[in-house]
Amino acid sequence: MKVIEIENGIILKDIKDFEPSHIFDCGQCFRWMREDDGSYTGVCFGRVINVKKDGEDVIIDNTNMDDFNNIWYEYFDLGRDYSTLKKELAKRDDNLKKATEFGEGIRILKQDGWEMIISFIISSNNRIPMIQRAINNISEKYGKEIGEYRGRKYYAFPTPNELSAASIEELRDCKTGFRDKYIYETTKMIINKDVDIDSLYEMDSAKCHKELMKLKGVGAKVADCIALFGIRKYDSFPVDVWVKRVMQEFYGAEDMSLTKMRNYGMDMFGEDAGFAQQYLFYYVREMKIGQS
DNA sequence: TGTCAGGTCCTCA
DNA sequence: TGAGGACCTGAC
Repeated sequence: MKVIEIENGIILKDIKDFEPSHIFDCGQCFRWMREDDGSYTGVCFGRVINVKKDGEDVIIDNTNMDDFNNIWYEYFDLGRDYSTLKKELAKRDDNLKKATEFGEGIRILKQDGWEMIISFIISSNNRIPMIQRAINNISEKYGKEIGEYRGRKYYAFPTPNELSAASIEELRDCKTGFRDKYIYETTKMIINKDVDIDSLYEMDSAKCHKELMKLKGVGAKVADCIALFGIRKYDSFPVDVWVKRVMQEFYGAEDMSLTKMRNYGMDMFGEDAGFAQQYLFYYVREMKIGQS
């Protein structure tokens, strides 16, 4: 891969294993929107960028080489060899072979831990468009204005301090529903360092999971999503209804509790459980496999 | 009108 | 420990 700086952007030449629609629609992020031209515009780390696939290249617009080196290289996990990873997963069984072929351009983004905590609390018993709307509302109301891009204003996700200005009622007004009090309590807990986000990165996955579950509105599944997408715990195996369907449909897992299903998945896929989960999740959800 | 969605919390055995 | 019900919201 070669990186070339252009006016207000960069080009990643001949990049492998990078497909915007796979990356942004595989359920790991909520602030990337598809544009009419097929590109995606997203907000992260206080910046707005636009990502577009152009043949074998990827164009990142509204950025520069400094930000690429300091932010986007890590964010898009460009240091990881996904080809080898997929090959290894495909060897395991036929389902993973199909799933890795289907979602061949998936990458697990290295997102902000705090933002993931609030985002996935909102995700519980919710639908993706509603989750996106609630997060946008919160950002618009409590986050800093970043600026305009293609005629639209964008706002950064608020810091814990910024979000702590919101009352439970105001959070409800952002269409967070019954999760309003969870967000309120969790924000307080983070500010008080009842759970210290920075230290989560140093913990092993089991400890990290346990710490995250201390937060209000964070159960086993949400903790796994935060750990996988925000804290780089790649052996996490989030079990939601879709994954449960996969495990039953593909692996003959009987109808077991989510806790058992989680252990089952972690035992089966080990340190790559998080990647296996993403490929399988994207595959079954797009194909609507196991949906009655 | 009722059901349901990328779960969690609370209560009760 | 684990099962069962309630829960914002809005789309079908």
